[in-house]
Amino acid sequence: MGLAKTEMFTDEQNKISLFAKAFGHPARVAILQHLFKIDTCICGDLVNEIGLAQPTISQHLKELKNLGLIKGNVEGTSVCYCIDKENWASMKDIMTHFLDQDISNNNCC
Amino acid sequence: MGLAKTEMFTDEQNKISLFAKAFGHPARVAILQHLFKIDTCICGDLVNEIGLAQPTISQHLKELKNLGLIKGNVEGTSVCYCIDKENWASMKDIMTHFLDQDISNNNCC
DNA sequence: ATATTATATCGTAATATTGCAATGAAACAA
DNA sequence: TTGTTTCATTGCAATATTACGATATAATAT
Repeated sequence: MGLAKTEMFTDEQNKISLFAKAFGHPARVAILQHLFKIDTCICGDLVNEIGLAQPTISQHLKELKNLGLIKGNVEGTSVCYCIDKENWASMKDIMTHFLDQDISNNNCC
Repeated sequence: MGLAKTEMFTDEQNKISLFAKAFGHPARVAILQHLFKIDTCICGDLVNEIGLAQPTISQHLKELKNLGLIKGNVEGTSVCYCIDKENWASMKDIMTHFLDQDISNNNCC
C-alpha cells in the first residue's frame, strides 16, 4: 500500500514524522544547512551549490516551503529563499521533545 | 529516479537524512515512544499497541534495529526490544547539532 | 511427536519519492 | 518586440516504501 494511516496515530506522531520526512533526503539537509550558513537570503546559486538539476532543487524547495520551514520572496527575476525562523523554532521544539526522551534505570537489555 | 546520490553529499548530511528517514513514519515514531514510555524491555504487545499487522511491525522494528536505535534480545519464544541508549545518544547529538543551527541577525525576508 | 506461541521472512500489490528533460511564466534588458 | 535570465510546472521513468497474507522458523508445552 505504501500509505501511512495517519488517523491511527496521534497528532504529535504525525507531525514528527512529517518534519522528519523533510529531513529524510540529503539534498534537503544540504539546502537547509546552506541557508543557515550564508545567514542571508539566497537568490539562485543553490543549483550550483548542490549538484542536482534545477527542477529537482525547485521541487525540494517547494516541499520545504510547504512545510513552512523556509520562505521565498520574489525579487525581480529571481527568488530569495531563507529559513522561516519562527516555524523552525517550533519544529525544533517538537523534534527536541521527541529526541530528549530518556530512560532512567532499566537494565534488562 | 528515486535514488539519493549519497556520494554527492557529506557524511553528516547522509547520516542526518538516514536517521530522519527512520523517524519519517508515524508507526516508527509510535514504536520508539512506546519503548521510552514503558522504560523496560518489551516482549510482544507492540502489535496490539500500534494498529498494524504483525509482519508490518516486524518490518519497522527491523529498520530501527538495522540503524542501531533499538536492540532485541531473544527470550524464549519472544523477543524483547528496547532502546539502544548509547546509539540513541549519539544520534541525538547529530540531530540536535543540525536542529540547533541558528541565524543571528539577517533581516532580508 | 505434535501443538502452540511469538516473531521473521517472502512475495506481491499499492503508493510515494526522486530526478530530469521539456516546457511555461514572469521580470527585465536591448 | 525579441531575447535573456530565473524559477516553476508538467510528464514520465526509475526506484523506494509500506502493508499484509502466506509461510517459515524457533522455542516451549503437552
